[in-house]
Amino acid sequence: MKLYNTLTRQKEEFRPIEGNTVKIYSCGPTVYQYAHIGNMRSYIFMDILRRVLKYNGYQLKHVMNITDVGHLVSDADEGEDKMMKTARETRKSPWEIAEYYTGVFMDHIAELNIEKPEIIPKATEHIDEMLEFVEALVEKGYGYETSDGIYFDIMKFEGYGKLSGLDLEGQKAGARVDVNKEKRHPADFALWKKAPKEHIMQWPSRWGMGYPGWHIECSAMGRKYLGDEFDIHTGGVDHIPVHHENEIAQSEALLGKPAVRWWLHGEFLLVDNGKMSKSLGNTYTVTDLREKGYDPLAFRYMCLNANYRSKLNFTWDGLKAAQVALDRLIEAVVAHKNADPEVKVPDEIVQGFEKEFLEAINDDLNIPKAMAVAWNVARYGTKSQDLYRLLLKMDQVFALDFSKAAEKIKEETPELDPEILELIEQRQQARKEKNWKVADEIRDRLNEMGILLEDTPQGVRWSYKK
RNA sequence: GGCGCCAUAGCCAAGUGGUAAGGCACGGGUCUGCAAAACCCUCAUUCCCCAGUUCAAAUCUGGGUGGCGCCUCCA
Repeated sequence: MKLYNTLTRQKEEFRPIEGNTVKIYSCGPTVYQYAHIGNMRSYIFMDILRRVLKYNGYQLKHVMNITDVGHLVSDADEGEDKMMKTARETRKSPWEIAEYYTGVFMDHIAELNIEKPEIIPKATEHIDEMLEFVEALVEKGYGYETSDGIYFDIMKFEGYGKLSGLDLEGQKAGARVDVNKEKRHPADFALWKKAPKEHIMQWPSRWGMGYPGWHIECSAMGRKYLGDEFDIHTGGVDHIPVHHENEIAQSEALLGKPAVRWWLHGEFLLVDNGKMSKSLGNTYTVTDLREKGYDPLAFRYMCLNANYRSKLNFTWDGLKAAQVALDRLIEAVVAHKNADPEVKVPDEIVQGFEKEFLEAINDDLNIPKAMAVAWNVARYGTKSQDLYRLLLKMDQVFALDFSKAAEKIKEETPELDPEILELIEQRQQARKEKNWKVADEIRDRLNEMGILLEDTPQGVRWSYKK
């Protein structure tokens, strides 16, 4: 299979470094607020990567960190700690906050059918590893101490900027103001920060009480669980210039060789063609989707319909279209599921579809193309359980609950309150008497109440309007 | 100012040298008392503009135009 490596800016044939196991590190959530659907898109991308690798027969050893130690509000390592800010505002301890938001995050990724990575370490439980990492860097001459912390000296590291194509001179000449005069280069970054007394989260170190810089956790935990060299590192495109550049600098400076083979980055989700931001009030969460009547999997479907390396524009209309499409796809899957077991589809047809599907997912996770194949299977003229099995196989990658949803449709006889049941009964009576006027009036009335009626050959079916 | 991405039907979106996937919406049809839902059919001679390379370009090259992201915490 081929994957696009940000480091080389091209698709490369993927082979694990060692045997059949793929070692992956994914930048995980900072748990001091709700993760929004933009964050979720990244984890859906991470999940698709996992599933495609597994489909290809690989074993996974996958680490995703939980950042439960506060990063700072601004760069240049200044300003208030984010975790502290939330703590102050909610009068809770950082630990309580982290636990709460971690729980919500786990619920949300579960609703999106995002598989949990095998190893999910918390930053606060790996302070020792981070300190060891920092100490080793200082001993090697890559770190230096200032009055407020230990910084990484990027000029000592030759490859700095290779991931993002950063022009350090250009950066220097830019509008950016260097607020920290003790730093040797404006882009030098903190490995360890000395903590002021009021800082809630702090740990002892050889430089006194302090807390880790915001890049070190990924390097330290990745190394602990995956070793000095691992296959894939994922994250959002926003991490390319600073976070991942710094990770590369730290790890490579320490090891004397690259720690990561493939850098994979997921593009942003835009909302109404612009950036998501709290000030615009468009940082929707999975909870928001559900409250508006959408299946979180409709959002997953929406994400699957676009390449992970392209920006995707989120709109409510777009989500609605995705929900309709997903519902119909499931209906089509059910038609195959209920097909006569005697009906066969020629092997070469089934295998042809399967091959097309595999080629798509193995071409840098071309899921939109794979979905097109699934649609062609779903709408194939002959309904057959051969194709149902194929669709279930494809769903190992899509994870759109083909099988579960098919069950659900079968058993759909929800509860209704008696008043509405009575109205439906009255309408049935009117229909029997061919009193269409009354029947239609009742249907309209129910419609206004948000109940949709459908007369099917099997009887009346109702549902809540979306 | 620096770095990077993108531009394909009303909308979302594949395709990166060989003659335009898929989905949503629209229109037509089947079904229905009428609807709804579902299903079937239809829907880009053309890929932002201009020039070039080529037997052949949406795909490559050069130049425009437009949009977006990052450079400040961000997925």
